[in-house]
Amino acid sequence: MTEAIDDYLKTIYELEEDGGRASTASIAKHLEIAPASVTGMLKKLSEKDQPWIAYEKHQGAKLTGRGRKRALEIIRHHRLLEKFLHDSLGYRWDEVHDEAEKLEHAISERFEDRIAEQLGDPIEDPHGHLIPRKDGTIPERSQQGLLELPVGYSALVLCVSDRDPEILRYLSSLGIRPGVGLRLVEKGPFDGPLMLQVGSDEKVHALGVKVCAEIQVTMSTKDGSADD
Amino acid sequence: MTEAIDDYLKTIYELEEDGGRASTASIAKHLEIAPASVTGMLKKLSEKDQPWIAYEKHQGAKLTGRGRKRALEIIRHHRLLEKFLHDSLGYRWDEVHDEAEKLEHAISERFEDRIAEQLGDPIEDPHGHLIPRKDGTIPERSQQGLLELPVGYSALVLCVSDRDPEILRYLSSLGIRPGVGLRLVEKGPFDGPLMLQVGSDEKVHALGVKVCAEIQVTMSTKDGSADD
DNA sequence: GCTGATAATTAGGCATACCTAAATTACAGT
DNA sequence: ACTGTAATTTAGGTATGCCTAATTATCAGC
Ligand SMILES: [Mn+2]
Ligand SMILES: [Mn+2]
Ligand SMILES: [Mn+2]
Ligand SMILES: [Mn+2]
Repeated sequence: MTEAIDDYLKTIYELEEDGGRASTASIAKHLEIAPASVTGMLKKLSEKDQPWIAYEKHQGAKLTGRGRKRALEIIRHHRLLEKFLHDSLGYRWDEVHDEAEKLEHAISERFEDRIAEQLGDPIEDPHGHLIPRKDGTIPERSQQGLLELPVGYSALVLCVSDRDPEILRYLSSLGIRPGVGLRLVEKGPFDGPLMLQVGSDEKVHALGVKVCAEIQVTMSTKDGSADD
Repeated sequence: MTEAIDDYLKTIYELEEDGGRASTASIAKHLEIAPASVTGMLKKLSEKDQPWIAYEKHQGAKLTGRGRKRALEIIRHHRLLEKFLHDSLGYRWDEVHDEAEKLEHAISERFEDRIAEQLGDPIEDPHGHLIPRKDGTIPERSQQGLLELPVGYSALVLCVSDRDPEILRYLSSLGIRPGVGLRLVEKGPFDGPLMLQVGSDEKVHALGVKVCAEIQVTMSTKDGSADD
């Protein structure tokens, strides 16, 4: 169990979430590693006695049950740590990801258990991501990208991507965070910006497509109650 | 800056504390690594543009100013983490060392600063070890091994070695911890056991030499007040 | 000053996890 | 079926940091 292996499993898990198999190229891009290096690692992860992934040449990778469980364990570490850094140590939500990325490999089961207990077994991290359970399962939730929301509809923010601190600071400044309601007033043509109302504020903000792609929502009715 | 380098610097610092130079063999023993491997690393640490250590063949290693500062930074991480795990997360004092040993390499300066602040800039860790300051200095304190205490004298426990959890649990069961007073009633011949009174208890305990070697004290007068 | 034990170093390897450059495979369009 | 491009794999190599076995240096005792 090395850090590198854990990072691969976590990446493959995340790539599987959208689109069944994780390709060599997508893993390489996500980890910022050369594709050739990924091929080598995929082989190793699929050899072994009890493989972490299923892998056939040119077919991409897919986690085995064992691999998925390990991935979820690391993701649990990551998200619990983000919650802990935010709630207990006073980090801002744009600061937690990088620190958690390192610590997730270093903490013991005892550390995991203690902070989970201290935080009251939280369901979500500071960005609204669901925290996998100790038993290796993760709650399901129907969500959609903000970009798929039809014009005129309202939605609740469920979670936002945490990989770019700058985007997080920008969203903060707009008041966009998990639990906040949005209304899509208008959409510019040719992948143009989205005109959005945030919360109960009348003001309409124009958000670029790149930023909106990082926001996951659940549709709600006109009066703002959740629809799921 | 790799974990391995930090571990070498920390080890050399600790070995320098007693006896000016750290020998290849002592480093190897401390890190549980083959002596040949140590030689290789000592070369690397002393080459470089700005070396971490001074090293001449067959002469052992000695930290440079830079190396000492780095060692103290890692030791600060370690001891702050031990204090944090103990005070904030409810670890027992025999559980903190191994966890801190991993985490000391993973936390950022921000993490260090936050827990230091939350703990109120502590002076000592749970075993009584002094915590280096942020500026790379460490307080001095005159202390001696319990084994050097003359029969009939009293002393205050300053700190105990944290590397063996079993010894820590044993000391706990006897009520021996930093700040507690001891009186050396008698000493068996030929490196025999030490007969000790602990705190204000009349009862006399017999402690083996190996355990006593892990305890550092400062002499006090008969009535128990510190003498330093 | 020689000798033998001990400590330390050198020599040669191994595993992990990356890299670049070259070769191959897959597959979409004709 | 053919062909070109893009994705992927193979081949060969590097840096860390460890290992064992063989060699050499140091130093204490005679
Ligand atoms: Mn994250
Ligand atoms: Mn997150
Ligand atoms: Mn310790
Ligand atoms: Mn300690």
